[in-house]
Amino acid sequence: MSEEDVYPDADRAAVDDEPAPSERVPLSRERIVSAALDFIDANGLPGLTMRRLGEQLGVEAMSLYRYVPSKEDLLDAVVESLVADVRSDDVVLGAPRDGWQDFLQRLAHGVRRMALAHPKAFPLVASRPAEAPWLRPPLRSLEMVETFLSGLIEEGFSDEAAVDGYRAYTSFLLGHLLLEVAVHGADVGPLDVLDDQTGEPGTSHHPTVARLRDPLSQDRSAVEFEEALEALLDRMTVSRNEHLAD
Amino acid sequence: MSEEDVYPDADRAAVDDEPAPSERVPLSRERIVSAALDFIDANGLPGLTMRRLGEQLGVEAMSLYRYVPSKEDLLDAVVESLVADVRSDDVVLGAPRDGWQDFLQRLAHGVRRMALAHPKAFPLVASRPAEAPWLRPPLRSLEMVETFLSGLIEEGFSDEAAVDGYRAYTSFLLGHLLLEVAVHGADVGPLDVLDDQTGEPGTSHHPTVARLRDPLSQDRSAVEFEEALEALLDRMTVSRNEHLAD
DNA sequence: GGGTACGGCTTACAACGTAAACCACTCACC
DNA sequence: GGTGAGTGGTTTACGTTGTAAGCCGTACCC
Repeated sequence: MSEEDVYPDADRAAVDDEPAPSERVPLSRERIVSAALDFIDANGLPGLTMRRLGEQLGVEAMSLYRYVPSKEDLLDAVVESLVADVRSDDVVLGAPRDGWQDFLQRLAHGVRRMALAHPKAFPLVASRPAEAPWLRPPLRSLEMVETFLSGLIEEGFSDEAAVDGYRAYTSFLLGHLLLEVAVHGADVGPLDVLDDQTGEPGTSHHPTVARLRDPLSQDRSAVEFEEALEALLDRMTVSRNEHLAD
Repeated sequence: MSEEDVYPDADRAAVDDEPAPSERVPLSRERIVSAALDFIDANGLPGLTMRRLGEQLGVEAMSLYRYVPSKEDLLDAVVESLVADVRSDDVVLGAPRDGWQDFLQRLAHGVRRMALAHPKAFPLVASRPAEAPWLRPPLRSLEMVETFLSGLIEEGFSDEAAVDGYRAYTSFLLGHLLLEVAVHGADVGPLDVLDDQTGEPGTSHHPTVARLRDPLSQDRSAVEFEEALEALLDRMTVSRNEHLAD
């Protein structure tokens, strides 16, 4: 009745601490990518190693290479999975488009949610332009940028204004989120450096500087994000209307 | 008359291709840091290796460790030297301060000049918050942030508005420059990937997408930077005045 | 002239990414 | 039921990285 009778290698399995081959979850590209993301979330990007990742999956490092051609490609895949998360976010693309401002606002919020959910992984996204179209002018995977730009042009933007708008929007997201994610993870990460002299984390005697790091700071930065986003969209509206007046 | 007679190890020097020890420029921390920056500018950040850097200096890798405790510290020092460049930029701090907007504008331009002068090294700056106070809320080296914030507060900002302003300014610089630097070096670097399918760099059939990469793009992004900076400062002015009205 | 300090070199090691060869097991097919 | 070819994971090995430890030639002070 015991499982040892069922499987031919029962005698070995009794000694081994590893599960019998038939009952262990088989490896797969998705499982590897998702484990990599988990690992980064937990231990930070520089801690990620093929050997350690294999260990976490109960497998030798080289086994990963049957599903992933290289570590570089694995990281690309991690970024792609984060992008896919945003794309499949109901709040972002679920509702019908109610004008370009609404769309850009929902997209920005979606990306922000993702960034705050994976603060340790987000810098990776930011450093891989090709896989994250809304963060950088991409060399490939252009479809999303095309829809972005076509969308603006359809709604009355000149080509120039659309490109400017894309640039402004993109750099806005990049800057705000990288920064927010940096303060967010500043006290958590085991890899972060502390003050040279005191060894404590950022203890400034300057009262206003301290405010940058206090608990309320998170809400403030959310408000600041909102205001800045609105200001940006307003600015884009103005530049669009200026052109339409000609 | 020949130099071999002057130095005791003349017999060896005649065979060696290396210069006699007395005539070779001695190593120094500054020379190493500056060579590292040159190397990054020329070959990109991932190409930088202690051995290769030593080679470029005509020296073995381990010799560098007499002046630099670790590679990590070396990179910090590179960032610090870039920051120092901005600080000593006449245009940034040379003229007397003519109000906070003037100051922030000059600082932004100084940072931008530096970023465009070292596009391959700038992402390094962006990823090392502690050494670049105007790019991230730092954990240490707080003096610059303190002067920044005190300056705003002296000029009538509330604590909250000053912090918000710092955040907005900081993320503005980070986002715009990271992006600008990314497109700037996109076609130059030997490490950059090209299109998966075609193997050519970013050939979109979409006319507007192409505009993101054409030669005029550089000027456009300059004026976009200018406009966005102005908009940001305007926004800060408004929020300051709103508070003063209370 | 003989310590003593400096400055660079040599050697050595652990950890990394990954190529190549090597099992062990499953399953279609004769 | 034996046998071939996959399939999926392991073992071993290599080159490269950052860096600890120790060695050795030169310069200078007593």
